[in-house]
Amino acid sequence: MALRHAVLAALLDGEASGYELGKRFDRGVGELWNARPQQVYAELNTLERSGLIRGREVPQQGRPTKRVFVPTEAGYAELARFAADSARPAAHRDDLLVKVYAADAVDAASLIAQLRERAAQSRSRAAMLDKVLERLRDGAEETEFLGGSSRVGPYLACMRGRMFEQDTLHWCLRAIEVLEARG
Amino acid sequence: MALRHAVLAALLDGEASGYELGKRFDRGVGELWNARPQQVYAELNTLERSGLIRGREVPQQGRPTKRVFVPTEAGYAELARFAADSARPAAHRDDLLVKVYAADAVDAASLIAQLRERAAQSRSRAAMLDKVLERLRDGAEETEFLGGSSRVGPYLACMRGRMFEQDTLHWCLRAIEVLEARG
DNA sequence: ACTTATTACTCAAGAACTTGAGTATTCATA
DNA sequence: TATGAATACTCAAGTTCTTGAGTAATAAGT
Repeated sequence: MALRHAVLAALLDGEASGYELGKRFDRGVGELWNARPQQVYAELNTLERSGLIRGREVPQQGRPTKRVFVPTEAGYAELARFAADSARPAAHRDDLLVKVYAADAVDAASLIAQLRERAAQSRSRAAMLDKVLERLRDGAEETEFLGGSSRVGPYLACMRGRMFEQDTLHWCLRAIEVLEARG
Repeated sequence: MALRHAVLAALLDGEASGYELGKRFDRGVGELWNARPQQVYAELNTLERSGLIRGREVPQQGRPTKRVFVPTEAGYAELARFAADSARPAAHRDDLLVKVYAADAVDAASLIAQLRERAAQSRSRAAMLDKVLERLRDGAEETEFLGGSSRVGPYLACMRGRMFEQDTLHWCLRAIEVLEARG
């Protein structure tokens, strides 16, 4: 009960291959649940064997054949069941935060460099998520879109990701400022 | 390389027993890295066997004897090494976010109930972190404290946690609003 | 013709984490 | 004086995730 449901939820947006999902889980939907491609492929196979998704081969022009998947009825039912029972608490796991916690006992220069790198990542992820949100809104105003659309789930989830990246950016900048002021 | 360094970093604040860390990792420092008590105990034993921390028994009045740990020189060195090499990307893993992503395909009432619960949790965690921050500042102004103190690491890390909880709260309230407006 | 990059996916070993059950001590409360 | 709650910790089994090394097909540059 883990990546499994994230994959199932991602497939609500339409059929996708392991490769496509692998990229999404490293990027856009990485806000949702991050995973290595290998694990995504493994989960797809497990889900298919359990009858929760169904795959079909799609030959492509100029590329290897891929296998794309859609949830089955059982898959939708499983997702509904999952959504209804109690959620595990969110997992916060970030090496950088641990390093900052130990800031007073470790090399500041390297820490600052890593905070700068993270700040840059957060800035670009925030920008990417802005584009994703814009594409989802498809011209409409946010309030209007959220009132009327039938696909608010991905929008709300991306909003959360966007907020998170914005926050991370602010925090990194503040931490850099503090650490630099100490010499 | 995981909970290991979070435990090591947590021990910078002074000696602690597995039980004490277990509580911290479920609550205050849970922002830093969450873990079950069993895993914390296991890590403490591994760290001790590796010579990165040293434990001693502390008999207590009216309670079972506990074992408290402090980092050794090797432990400090390991933490420095860890802080210097490249961080893994942060892990985002939250069942509730997956459920919201699937909002359009699952029962809204249960989702709203779970969002309310999470909102309440975030509100109380934010309040708790405010107290922790206040205690760390110990009367000083934030700017003053961050400029002068020798223990900014935990402060910066708790700040991040505080921001995260605040954000989570806002997001939950917004998501509830949107989902309720759809009936 | 050769290398490199991208797409597309698999296998296997091991590390990290969760779950569930259990031990033992002391204090409070009924 | 039994019962429950909190402290303090262990063991074992299982799941989940990471790491590293592959295979194979096509395209694009050198």
